[in-house]
Amino acid sequence: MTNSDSELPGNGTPRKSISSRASDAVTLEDVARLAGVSTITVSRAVNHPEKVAGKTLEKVNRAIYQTGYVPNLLAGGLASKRTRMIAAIVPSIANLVYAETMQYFSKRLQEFGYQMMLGESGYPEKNEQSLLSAILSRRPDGILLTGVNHSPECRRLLLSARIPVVETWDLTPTPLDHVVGFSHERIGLDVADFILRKGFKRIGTISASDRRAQYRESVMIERLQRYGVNDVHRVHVEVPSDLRKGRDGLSQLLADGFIDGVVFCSSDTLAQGALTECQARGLKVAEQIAIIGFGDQSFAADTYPPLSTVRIDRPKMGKIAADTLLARIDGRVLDDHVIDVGFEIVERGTT
Amino acid sequence: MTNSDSELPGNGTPRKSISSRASDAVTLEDVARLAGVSTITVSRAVNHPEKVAGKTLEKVNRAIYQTGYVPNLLAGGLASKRTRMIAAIVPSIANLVYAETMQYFSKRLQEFGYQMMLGESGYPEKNEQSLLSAILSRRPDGILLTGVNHSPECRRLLLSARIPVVETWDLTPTPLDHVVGFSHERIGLDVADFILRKGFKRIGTISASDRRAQYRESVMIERLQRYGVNDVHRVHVEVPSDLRKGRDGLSQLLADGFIDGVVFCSSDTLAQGALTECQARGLKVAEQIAIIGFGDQSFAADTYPPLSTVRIDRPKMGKIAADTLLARIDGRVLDDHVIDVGFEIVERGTT
DNA sequence: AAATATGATGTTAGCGCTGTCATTATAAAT
DNA sequence: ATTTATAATGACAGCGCTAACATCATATTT
Repeated sequence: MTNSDSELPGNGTPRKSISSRASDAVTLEDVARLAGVSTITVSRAVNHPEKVAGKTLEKVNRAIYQTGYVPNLLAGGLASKRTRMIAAIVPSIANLVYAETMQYFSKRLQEFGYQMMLGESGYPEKNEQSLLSAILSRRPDGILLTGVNHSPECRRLLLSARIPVVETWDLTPTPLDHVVGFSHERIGLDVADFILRKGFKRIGTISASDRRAQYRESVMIERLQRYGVNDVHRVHVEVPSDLRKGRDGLSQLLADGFIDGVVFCSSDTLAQGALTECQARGLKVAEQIAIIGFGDQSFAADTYPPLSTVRIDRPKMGKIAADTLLARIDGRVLDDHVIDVGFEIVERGTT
Repeated sequence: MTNSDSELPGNGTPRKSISSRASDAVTLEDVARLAGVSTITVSRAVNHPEKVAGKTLEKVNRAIYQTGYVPNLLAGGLASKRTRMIAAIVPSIANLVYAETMQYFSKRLQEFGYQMMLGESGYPEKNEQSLLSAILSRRPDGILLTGVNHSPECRRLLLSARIPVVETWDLTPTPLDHVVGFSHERIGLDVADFILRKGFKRIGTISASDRRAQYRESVMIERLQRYGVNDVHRVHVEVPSDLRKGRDGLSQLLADGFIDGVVFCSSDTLAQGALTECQARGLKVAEQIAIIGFGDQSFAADTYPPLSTVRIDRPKMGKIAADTLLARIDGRVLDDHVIDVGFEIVERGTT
């Protein structure tokens, strides 16, 4: 379709072949020889510079610079049993709510010299086990999981890996190790109360086929019914959620005779879709169709009208998850194995 | 805010301490002893099962299962100089266009037994070098980069790592090794032509402070001016882009006296924001304000009205990038170092 | 049956680093 | 000046695995 002769300047020079595949890579020994010290001194200069005399450090650093030495953390990790790597498994890396959490998680880890290794389990956690064992073979110093439900095989793997584990995006009194999340049950309850308080008599839901989403939905509906609200219309859509599914979801609700009520969507994306469908049909949002999302993603405050939703503090969750893992790796014992980051119902223009 | 006594059931049992940190981990030797074979036979059974006799394989697999053996790829990688890990660096993991590309990239890698290690460079590639050296310390078998502009230090690091490199999201006649992307210049040109063809006389832009976005914008404007279209209003916003910035961008354009023209946004997200602002102000999209986005993200076809945009085939880019790397690792020589995945202007309802 | 090819398994060395303990240089205390 | 404490450096073994080559068992050929 295009040619590339007049592009932004690339700055490489074409290369022939990858010949000797790192076999001639610079090692600690090369640096040591050049600096006139032993290998262990170079190792210290790199990892514990405070244990090396100023002048020596300088010599070593000069040698490192001259040789272009890049440490081999495979060897280091093998010898020290610490890889400075932490793994994370999320259902989908192309889902912003997880990606954002990971961004904060990873940022925090990097501050402490750790690298994140990210894996994607897929939604019904299809191959969580094989992914997990691929990851554990790399000997991460800790691991973050999404959700609290894991197959027996996964639990066995995790336990015998003997590394700190943090489960997220959920809460349980019996975490594998630590859990940093929030209560989906509480959200279902609180959203129901919110709806009751606002006086809605007719309820719709658009929920993705995600275990936690369905749990929030069913808790909410149960409570609503306990208070006599029985006019409930439910629509389920497949993950991954997108605008289209939100629009179609609302269309289905409408086709089902739903109107003059509130729709609780399992994500802000679905909610935005529902909102879009209302616009396309000229329905009056809030008056004829009220909408509640979930997540409080960055766009939620800026839709037209702005979206009422359930705020989850993703930066906080990511940061605490990282800190928990880091603390455990450090050998610190945390008395609290269950950390609830809470949530908040944010009422804006769509209700 | 909540308590957690009646949550979804977690399925772990509380654990005390991580005592012996993997020092008692099962090794090849344990498995070998139990199976009554040598360690190398176990190694083969795991990595090249076709080289082991059926009965032996069975014995070994039983021993692996009984011991719960999880290979140590640090040791394996150190010995074999192949880590079966490929690194990728993107500007932002919380930007869907990159996240999606990575999803396809990673999926493809996993099919071949490779794991992806993801790093985030930030937008002005702040710490690309330190990130890069942290990554290279882990000895990935290959690496994917976003963009074709790298500091001299980064180039040096990359070159001396002697691993296959794929640059993406851009094109250059002189890649470091391989480049799989598309031409931002061509896009600027084609969008300009599209605008000319549609007969717009007044042009607005909302562009993020991203090198490639700005390049597309300036190429487009230059061409437009060459054809006598000089009524150009430009708005720049900071990354990361979001709905708000798109809305504010359009507001600024309007305050600048812009109306009855077309706005080229550097991402679909900004475009969606501009669209939202039009709705909020009751402006007629396409008639009073036409909008063109960039990326053709999943929501673009489903906004109201659906968004005209520039489609980038992210799945294709991710997959080809993975295949290129895999081929190079395999020692295959690819004659084409520059792969253009092209783009397509998709006209929908906003123009 | 002897010679040869092929398949299956084993032995050895070493990948590049760090933990541990030993040694030496330097400072502080007597 | 001698002892004692402390800081700086080094020697060596070994982390868990695989490449390379060697050996042994079985199948195939003549």
